[in-house]
Amino acid sequence: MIDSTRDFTKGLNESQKAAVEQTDGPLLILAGAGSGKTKTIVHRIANLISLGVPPQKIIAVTFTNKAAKEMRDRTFSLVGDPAHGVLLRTFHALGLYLLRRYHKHLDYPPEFTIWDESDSRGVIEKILETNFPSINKFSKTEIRYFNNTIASWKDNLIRPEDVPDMIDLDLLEGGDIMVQLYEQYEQTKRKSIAFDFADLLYQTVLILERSERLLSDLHRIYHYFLVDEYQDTNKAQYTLIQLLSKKTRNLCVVGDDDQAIYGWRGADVQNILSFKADFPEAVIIKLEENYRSTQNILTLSNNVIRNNTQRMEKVLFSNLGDGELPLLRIFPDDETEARKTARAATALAKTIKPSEIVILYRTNAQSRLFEEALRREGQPYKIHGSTGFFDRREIKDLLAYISFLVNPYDRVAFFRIINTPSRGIGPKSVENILDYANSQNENFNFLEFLNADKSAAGLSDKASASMAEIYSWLKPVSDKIKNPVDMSLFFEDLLRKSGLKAMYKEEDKLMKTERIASIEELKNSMVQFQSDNPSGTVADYIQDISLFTSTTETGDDENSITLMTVHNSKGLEFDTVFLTGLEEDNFPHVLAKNSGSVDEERRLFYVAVTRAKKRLVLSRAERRMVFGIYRSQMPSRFLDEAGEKNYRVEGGTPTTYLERHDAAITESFRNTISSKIPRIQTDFKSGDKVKHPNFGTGKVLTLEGGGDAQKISIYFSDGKTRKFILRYTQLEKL
DNA sequence: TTGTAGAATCTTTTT
DNA sequence: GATTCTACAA
Repeated sequence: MIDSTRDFTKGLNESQKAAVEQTDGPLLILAGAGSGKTKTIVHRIANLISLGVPPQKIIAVTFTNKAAKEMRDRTFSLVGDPAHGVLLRTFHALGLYLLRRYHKHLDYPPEFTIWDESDSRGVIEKILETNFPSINKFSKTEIRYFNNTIASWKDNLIRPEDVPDMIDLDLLEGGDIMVQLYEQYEQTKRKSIAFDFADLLYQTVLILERSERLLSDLHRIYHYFLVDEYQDTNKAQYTLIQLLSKKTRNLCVVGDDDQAIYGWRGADVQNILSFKADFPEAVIIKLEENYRSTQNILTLSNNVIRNNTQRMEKVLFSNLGDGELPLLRIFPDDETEARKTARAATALAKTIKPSEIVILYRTNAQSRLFEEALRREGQPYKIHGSTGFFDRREIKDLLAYISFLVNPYDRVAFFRIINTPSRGIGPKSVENILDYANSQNENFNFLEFLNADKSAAGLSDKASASMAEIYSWLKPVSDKIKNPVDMSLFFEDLLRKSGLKAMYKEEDKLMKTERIASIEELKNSMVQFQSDNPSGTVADYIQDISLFTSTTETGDDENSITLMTVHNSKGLEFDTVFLTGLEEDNFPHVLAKNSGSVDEERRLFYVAVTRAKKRLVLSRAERRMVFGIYRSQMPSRFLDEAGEKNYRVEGGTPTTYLERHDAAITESFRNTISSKIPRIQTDFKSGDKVKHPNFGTGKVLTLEGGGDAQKISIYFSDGKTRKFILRYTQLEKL
């Protein structure tokens, strides 16, 4: 029980205090960056509990795991144990929680599987292959597009039967097959007793809309609702929270339209803008004073964000003084950027708390160079959601085995494991099994099929025998995990019997991969899960991890600096922020530019710089490796918008955006001309000595490919090997 | 059906 | 540069 006489409004300003004290009814908090938003939410939860609201009656939602953890930690440090009673989750985790608890409303058993994006894509590819064979093979990009379209329909709560009414299919690429694809995909998923990510919101809303009874049960259980980053809610999230809160109307939402960065996932800023219309009795409180950053940092961020036209006009102000002027460091290439940034961060980590330092980047791919550089410096670091641990082949294989044991209807898992390691069940057999499974109307239990009479499926004797063999060891394991088991023993047993251990040991030896090592990591995570949840089953584990991207850590929390994408940094703050890769096409990203969402990129930049309390170090590289070849990079337009007076420049030659624009046009003109002039020298061969205008002399190592795309690898006198597209490279034979 | 070498393709952001 | 796909030998 927490001290009910304690005043949780102490240390808050007037607006924050008002927000905390406004306990009942709808409340909209418009909170600028750094205005103490999280602090206000956390104090509000504490205040509710101290007024006698049971924590179990409170639901609080965030967007990312990182933000949820931050809020959980801070609530705990304020009120202690009662904090654990609050249902504090990400939106998806809340959906999963409800689906797990009310799975009967979908006729699903509790052991359903959750497919990640690559699982979904695989299923879509398969459906396209079998149902639309006349059309030539779909590319990866097309399959991703189909998957995204389906996901975004679900985010907008558009069911397959709604599509013809709500979507103009004539205008939609692939519109002629989309409806059928969507239906089939949903059917396959249901047969597999699986959900995809979008389902965690979509299906939850569907069961709540379908069952009055369920909804009123939930209304009895939950009375208070808080939503962080409300500007980033999509239709499904919005509806979910409306449904849950409509009885008590005790809904508090917090947000900032300038920090809307999930438009690409269906988020609709309109949700926050129309809160007053949804709840006419709503109280609105604005938090405008920034307690985080110095004035110099705010000036820079205000300068950039005001270039967006569609926004509620506001200017943040600070009382923390001017502080240091932000710094822009210009490096010759991405590798140098990583090396020098790592060095600076390491030096700084000796004078301030390492946990107060963050290196931010636009894309996950950029993390690799920083990781390598920090390792060389011996500086411990933490990465959130880097290029996925859970995407590695060995991890996916093992998790597929576990998923299949938990849910023998999961065809994605089944087809992944059936011939891994090789067991003589090739593509032909797989095709036959799939056809046979599809010909059965019932949900098809693949585990039992392994042992069944397979004569009707037209399989070879060899394949049949192989499948029976799998059954003989897999079935006992599957029976065992119905009850709680020792995770470590279970894991080792599975690893050995499946043959994965032998297979990966061999591969590690031959290609010096480290698959066994990462498998070891997975085992650790299972053991950790068991010690955190002593009554947890294998099924619980597999559902739980499906929502988490991995965190890599090379030291303890205290001594590690942090690396993450700008998206992940929202809601957090750091003493020093290194914001890297500020180049056109990287930030703003080229694909965002193409789809006309530069405004969202600008908000993203705004989010990034407003994470900084005292020190902001911007950087860009003049050259960056893209697709294996160097590309010269133009400075980000955001650097111009920030105003040259507002930061110091180190290295490189600063020019204005217009000058660079002209230069770029001249250059592209020159390229056009030069590509029309037949090249005199294209006949390089391995061993030739050559001269490159930027890198000096070198020796040709290899040539690969042919025609216009022919690439050339050259070993230069500085000891580095570089690869170029021959056609675009000014090489002189010596 | 398996293994592999060379070619083609690929990357935005999160759950 | 890294991963995935394709063609072909065994």
